Amino acid sequence: MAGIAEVAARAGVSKATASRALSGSGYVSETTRARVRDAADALGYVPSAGAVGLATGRTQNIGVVMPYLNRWFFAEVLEGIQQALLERGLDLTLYDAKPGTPGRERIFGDFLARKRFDGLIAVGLEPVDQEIDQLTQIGRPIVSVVGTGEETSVVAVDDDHAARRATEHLIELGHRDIAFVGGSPRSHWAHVDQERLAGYRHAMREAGLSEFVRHAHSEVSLPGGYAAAADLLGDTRRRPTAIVGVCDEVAIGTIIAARRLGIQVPSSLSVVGIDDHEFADMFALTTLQQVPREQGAAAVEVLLAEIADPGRARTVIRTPARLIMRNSTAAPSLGAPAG
Amino acid sequence: MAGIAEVAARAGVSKATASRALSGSGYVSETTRARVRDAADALGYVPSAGAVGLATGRTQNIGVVMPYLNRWFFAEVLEGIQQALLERGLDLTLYDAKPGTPGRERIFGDFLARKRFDGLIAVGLEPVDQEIDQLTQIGRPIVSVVGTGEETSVVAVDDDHAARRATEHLIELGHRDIAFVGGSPRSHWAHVDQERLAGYRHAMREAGLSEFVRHAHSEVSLPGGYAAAADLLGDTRRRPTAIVGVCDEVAIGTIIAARRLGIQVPSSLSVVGIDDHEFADMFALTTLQQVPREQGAAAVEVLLAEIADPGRARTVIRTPARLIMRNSTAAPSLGAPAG
DNA sequence: CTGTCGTAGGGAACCGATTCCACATCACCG
DNA sequence: CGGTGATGTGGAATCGGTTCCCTACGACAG
Repeated sequence: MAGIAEVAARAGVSKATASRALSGSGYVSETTRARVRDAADALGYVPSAGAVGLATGRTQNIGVVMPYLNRWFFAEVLEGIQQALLERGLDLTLYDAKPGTPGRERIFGDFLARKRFDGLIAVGLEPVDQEIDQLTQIGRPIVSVVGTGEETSVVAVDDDHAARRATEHLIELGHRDIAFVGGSPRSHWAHVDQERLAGYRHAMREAGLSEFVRHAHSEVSLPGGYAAAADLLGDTRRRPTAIVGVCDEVAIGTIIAARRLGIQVPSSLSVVGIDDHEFADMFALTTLQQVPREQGAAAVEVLLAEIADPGRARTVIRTPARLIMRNSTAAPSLGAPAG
Repeated sequence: MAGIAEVAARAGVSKATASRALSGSGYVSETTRARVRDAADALGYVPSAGAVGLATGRTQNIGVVMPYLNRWFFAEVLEGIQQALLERGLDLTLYDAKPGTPGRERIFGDFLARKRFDGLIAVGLEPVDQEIDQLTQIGRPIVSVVGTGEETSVVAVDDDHAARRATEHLIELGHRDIAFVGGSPRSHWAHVDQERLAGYRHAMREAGLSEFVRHAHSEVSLPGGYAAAADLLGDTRRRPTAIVGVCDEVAIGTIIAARRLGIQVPSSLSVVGIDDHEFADMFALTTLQQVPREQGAAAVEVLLAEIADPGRARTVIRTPARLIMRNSTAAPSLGAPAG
């Protein structure tokens, strides 16, 4: 309830001085500053966010737009962002923009236009052209986590490299019959999927092996991966000895499907994923690790730098993934059927 | 960039009239209203959130505090909240208050005190006494999703009832040796766990059966449930014929552990959960369904009513869970070892 | 014909901060 | 000893809206 006027009165100074004393800017004597601080503490003074925003033009708030909240990757990134902002005293406003919903249109049309934030982090947003226009129209710095990032700064894992390393790992183990299970081509994740698929292809071509790609019919998720793998592995005549999952959820779905079909992992089938999902350890999944939490934190870092210096050139951070060896990959068994 | 002053000038009216015309309050002729609206559209006018907040005292923003983001239940509730707010044009500010972290202290001490919201939704927060004080000090309506709710309105599933029904379901199938796998007693989820445990006990006592409770050592999660179940099922001399998981994640962890140990589900072991988690279908898990998304939406409803009428009595919504039969429960096999 | 009420709209105060500018000291330097 | 610059403080404008209060006008009732 108490405003800065009350604080000023109690400390026996003007509003101007009280403001300076509390914000630490301008000339204020040490004794005055102490008096003001004491008065503020005594009154339990908390500045009105709205008033500060009006006067300074800074909202002390960061917007985060993402298409999903309930997927491991997104939730982790969000936590990373939240924590980084928390340390800096900044608020986080969340916009859940699911592709193809009227809600998404409203978010791009109305919500973001309100500019209730000093900057925006877009996580795996994959905006269409019109949406990109709307985003740039806001006139606030934007950082993408995952994404093509022709326009904005980007923080992401090096997808091509990760998939290539995953494939190479299998090749090194002696596999020659390696399938790639990706998402539906019409998936929202088109871009990431493409990159990782390209990495797989790179590695296969380099090793002189022929490609074997399978797309999930539904979304890229654990059940989706399960279904695609069940399908793939069900055909006993053309069963690969190893599978690269486009992400850990797909890879884990594959392992579950394999178990169901009585296929031993890793002795009869090797599976490698990309992510290091929270369940990866439980399924002993060998995977290429990315740390979305750190990507979120890095995005905050970059965004704040851009807010502080609007003229700043865009930053692109592409972290290489690290191979985590667990127990879902092994050399192919000799008796494996030829591809 | 354009403010209401520019809009007013373009429409040839005063700021006061422009404001009335756009907000729809007070007397404004239809023709004037149209002129103002046209001017606003032409200029792409968007009211400054900060200014509106200052003038009206309403932020058009709802705060959501939760201890986890990456758990199914929380993510679903959050999506439900988000969607309900979206429809009403309200923003959502997220506070991730993990128990026992310095961040949580800051959230309660600083962030919430800023009152950048008209009301607060606390999801599974389980605040300690001091935190409850801090929450009430804010002087804004609060709705809890999950929680004891002595003070605030509450939206939750009927935990006692759900666990009782789950247990009764197993009893009806003929099981007599039924274990309950719950969370660590020191878990953050203490309250929910207690309620569900009580429901299990109720049902067991009523049927004249002896209880068999096992707590996860770590957190209530899929890996946690896996570990606890692996432990429990590893002791072949005292192996139950059925297990009630405190939630689906634990139940699914149990199923995975059982498969690893070569125990057939449901022929040798029945497992029932509570939640209807997104993975429940994939594991054919019989469960008592709650719909967290709807709980989130209901919480918004209640909160907005309380914001509109601060004198309103608190609301308590406790939805009964619905039994979803899948394929993880069956009558006990005759040859099962006696408990 | 006058008083009242409903409608329409303008002027100015106000919400609660920040910040520009003016003013007053005081020290130090030439 | 007067000028200059660093320091400390207050008054008032400002951010961009909303809303109170006042005026004006036409219609209608008394």
